[in-house]
This record gives sequence, structure tokens and C-alpha cells, in this order.
Amino acid sequence: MPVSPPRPKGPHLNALRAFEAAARLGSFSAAAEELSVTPGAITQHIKTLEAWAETPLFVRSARGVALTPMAEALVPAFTRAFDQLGLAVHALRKQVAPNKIKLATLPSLAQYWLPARLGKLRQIASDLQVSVIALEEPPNLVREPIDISLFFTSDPLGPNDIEVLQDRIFPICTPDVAARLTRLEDLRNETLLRDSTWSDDWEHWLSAQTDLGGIASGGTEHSLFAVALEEARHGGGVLMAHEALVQRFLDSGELVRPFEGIVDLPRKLVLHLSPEMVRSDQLAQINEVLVEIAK
Amino acid sequence: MPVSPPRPKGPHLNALRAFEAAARLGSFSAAAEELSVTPGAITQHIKTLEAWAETPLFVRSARGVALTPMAEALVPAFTRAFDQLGLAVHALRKQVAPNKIKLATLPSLAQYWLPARLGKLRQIASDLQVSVIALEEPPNLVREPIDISLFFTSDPLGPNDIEVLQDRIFPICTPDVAARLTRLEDLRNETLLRDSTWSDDWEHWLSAQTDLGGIASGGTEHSLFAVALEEARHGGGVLMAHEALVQRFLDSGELVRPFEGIVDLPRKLVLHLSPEMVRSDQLAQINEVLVEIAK
DNA sequence: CGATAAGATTGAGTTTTTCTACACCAAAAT
DNA sequence: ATTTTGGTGTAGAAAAACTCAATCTTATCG
Repeated sequence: MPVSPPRPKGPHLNALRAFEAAARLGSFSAAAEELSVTPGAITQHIKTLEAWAETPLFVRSARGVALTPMAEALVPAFTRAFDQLGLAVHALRKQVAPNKIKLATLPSLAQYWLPARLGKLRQIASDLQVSVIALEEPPNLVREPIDISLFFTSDPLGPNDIEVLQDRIFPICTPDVAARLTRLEDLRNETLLRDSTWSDDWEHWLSAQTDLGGIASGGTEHSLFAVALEEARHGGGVLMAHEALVQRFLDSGELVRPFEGIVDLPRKLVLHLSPEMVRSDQLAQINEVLVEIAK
Repeated sequence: MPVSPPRPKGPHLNALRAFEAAARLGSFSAAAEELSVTPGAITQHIKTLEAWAETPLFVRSARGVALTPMAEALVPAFTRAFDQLGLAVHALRKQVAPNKIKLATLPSLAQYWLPARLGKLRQIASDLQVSVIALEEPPNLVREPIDISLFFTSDPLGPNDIEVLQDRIFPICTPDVAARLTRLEDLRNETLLRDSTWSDDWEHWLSAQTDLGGIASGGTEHSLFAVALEEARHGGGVLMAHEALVQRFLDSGELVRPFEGIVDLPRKLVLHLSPEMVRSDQLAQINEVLVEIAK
């Protein structure tokens, strides 16, 4: 017979968001990354949602998770909903402060490439307030309150993307150290400096050199490019550098290229614009700015 | 110069939901009602959202709140987003348990009108599990996990609505009490029973009677129709009854109508279907059920 | 004019949710 | 066999959300 239960509550919004992220990214840890929480938090959100729905949504295996066929069918609707919500939040931010712009980029770019461009930019559009957020991974521009991202990628360009430059690497060191280096084999006696986010740059570069000696792949790895660069500047070794980041040290002569070889990596530095950024009628002004940033 | 602030966080989802509800309903207390929280909770949500956005969203006056012109423009996007989310949740519920159906209705209807219909319904579609939720106010079928609502309304019917019957009122009492009543004026000596949700039914009915004596508008008011009815059944007075709710007592003779007058109120009992209910391919089966419910 | 009512706010205190930290586990990769 | 990867479980802590009761402001009523 008909019971009269208490008013049923919907699922928690945060649990739905966690579900959507995990489903879209195919992984709890990736979802945790995107939402900037620990993986354990995602596990718990999914569990409460599964408890609410009284059904499992993911099948767990030791190697990762996969969506239940049933859950699979539901994901697009949730993705659409949270995308809409993201757009609405973007619209709110823009409405409130049309000329505050948040730009996310790699710490190294933020430190060595951006400042000069932003300086010029402030002369052109002094009403814009650009703040820079240093991130290791590109943010989701639909979901997060960020307007522009600037990262290296090898993905094909979308309509809201602007190519800035080609990623290009070569070794650099102080003139002192360079004096000791005549052949590639001499690198065996030097400390090879590398950045942990691009830890196989040395391998890429070496394998592109015609006369390849078995140069050790070791060397000291630094979690920040800035630290590795600092060590190179003090003559602590040979750094595998990205052109965009070290141009000014080459110009000043503080650092030099001990070898000719330059390797183009299969990726470009790309500016991504948030949908609201594109939609906004402010676009003309922004574009002027972007052209300047992209030099 | 470009700072590097910590990763910016988006606004709280619950605050956005509160904002959307308050904006759509034009009132914090109405939003509180819809979300089943206290008005204070809404106030706080809006405040945190305003703090996040660094701008006021509502202008407060003692009479209520009104949206900032700026906020006004943003509401539709949020409404769309939360509607989408509501639909997605409905889809989830249906996917998980296609034949669990939640029906919300007035306590009095749940007690006096529904049971007989649901009984018949279970014979026709025994695989359906209908659970009944008693509510004073119609729920928002897009946002809440409820499939069908059954309430009195004077609004024009939408596409997902089915008219069930016309609301019709008249006084009833026990035969004993009726024996004392020959003219309307005799009501002055009786206790007029009324339900607090329909507290002006007596006035409606009286003003529709041709020979209107100045019958006192007092009497005892009960918060539940069931209580008022119980009192009438014990000869405690004359109850202004709704036809749908007391038919069975008239049939059994336990209660009688001391006067002829029947007043049609300008509202109908209407079944509302959730969008998912309509969308579902289960609709054929449901319809069979609905026809039965609507008798 | 005072009384009352409607609606929102406030601050304190409480409950619930959400998160982290860290130990742990199982398959896959080395 | 060891390491790595990705998820789970639990305890405790932090943050968020909520309630309650008092309070304020203005409109309406008598």
C-alpha cells in the first residue's frame, strides 16, 4: 500500500560533479586533478552517489575504473548540464568584471616568456587586468574560472585556439662549460640538467643527432625549469632548453649553445580562449592583445 | 606585474542553486521552501556567492528582494543549466529503476482519494511501484526526484498535464447534526469546521448562496483536513468538504449534506508529469495507468 | 497612530559534508 | 621480484551548510 515517505532528496551536486568528471576523464585520479582534490575524495563522492542511486556506476579493476553500460548512457546529459553551468559562471564573471582576465600557463612560461609580453600588453590595453596562474596541466576552460590558457600541445587546433610558436629544444650552458665541449661524446663528462615535466627532452635531442654516442640518460632532474636554469647559469651543467624560455639569456650572451643541433618537437605553444572570451563583444580588444602576446 | 595567485576556485554549486531558485522565484523564502531549507540558509548562500563575485546580486528592501539589473541578465543561463541537471538526474533515476514511480500530492488526497485508485492501479500494472509523498505545495518536477504530482490548480493546463476533476465544495455533517439544520441561519449555532489550507472555503460557499445571512466566519480551523473530517464524523460540527475527498462517506451514509448548494471552485485537480515521464518510452504503460487514476 | 505581518538578516551553535593523510591492496609493467 | 599505477578504507580535521531564535524594516490594517 502507498506509504508516505519523507520528501525525497536529490543527489548532492558535488557528487554529481565528481561523477561527471570521473566519467568524462575515465579515471578517478584525473577527476581528482581537475577538481583539485585528492583521489580519495572522488571515491567517496562516487560512493555516495551510487548509494543514492542504489546501483553501481563504475566497475572497478586494479588498473582503473570503467563506466557501467547504464551509466555510460547518462554521462552526456550530465556533461551538457555542467558545461552550461560553467558557461553561466563565465558569463557572471565577465559581467561583473569585464576587463579582469585570468591566464593560466606553465610556471616556466609565466616566469621566462610572459613577463616581457605582458609588459608590452599593459601599454596597449592599460585597462585590462591580466593575472597569471601557474599550473602544471592545462585547466578545463569551460569549468574553471579562467579565461585563457597557454600551454604546449600537439593536438590539432580548435576554433578558439591560436598558435603562438613551435616548441624547439637545444642544449645550453655557460661559455665556460661550452669551452670543454667539442664533440657530443664530451657530454658524458657533464651533468645533464633536465626539467621533470619534460624529462625525455635529452633523449629526443640526442636521438636526432646524426652521430649518436651512447650518452648516459642520467643527470640531475629538477621539478622546476627555473631551478635547472639557475644551475646552468652557475655553470653546473648542460641544460636542455626550450627556445622560448631562454632566448633572453642567449641574447645577453650569458648562456650559449655548445652544439648546432636544434630539434623541433611535434608540439606548439597554443593559446586557448574560453567560450565566454570568444562570445564576448570585447573580443576585438582582446584580439589586439592576443596578437601582441603572440608577437 | 603579473602575480601568480593560487588556482582560482569556482563558486559553490549549492550557492549557485540557491541563487537560481531565489532569482526564479523572486524571493528568498520561496527559494528556501523549494530547497526545503530555512530562509537564513538562502541568505547565507547568496552572501557567499556575492562575496565570490565581489558584487551584489540582489537589492534588498524590507518588502523583499529584487535582482540587480546585471544579475537579471544572468538568470536564464543558470536556470537552463539547472534544468538540464534536473533532467539528467531524472534520466538516471529512470534508468536505474524504470518502474519505481514517485507521486506527490496533498495529504488529504493521499489519504481519501488516492488509495482506492492506487489499489485498482496495482491490479492493472502490478510491476509498477508507486510511492506517494504527501506535500502541502506542488514540487518542481524538473528539479526534484518526483515523477508525478497531483494538486489543485487554476493555472491553464500545459502539455504534460492531465485534468482529473473539478474542485467542488459543499457542507457536510452527521445526520444528527443535519437534523438541526433547516435554514442557513441555523449554521450560526454550529461549529464551522475548516481546513487551514483552504480556510476561505466557507466564505466562498456562503457568498454563493442566494439568501446569505451574516454567518460568522469563525469556527475551528484544523491544519489537516483529516482532523477536521474526523471531528465532523463525531458530530463536532459542519465541515466544508471537497467532493473528491468525502464521496465515500456520503455513499455510506455516515455523512450527509444538510444543504443543497454545491459550489464549483475555479480550479481543477490536475496530474502533472515530469519531463522524463513524458520522454520515456514507458509512456504507453504509464498512460494506461494514468487513465485509471483519472477514472 | 500603534499593532501586526511579511521578508530578510544576524550570530551562535550544531550537524553534515567534504577533504586530507596515510596505510593498504591488487594488477600490470619493468 | 620489484616497482608503478590507480583505487579503497579509515580516522580525524576542516569547511560548508543548516537551524534556531532574536532582530530589523517597511507596508498594511484597524
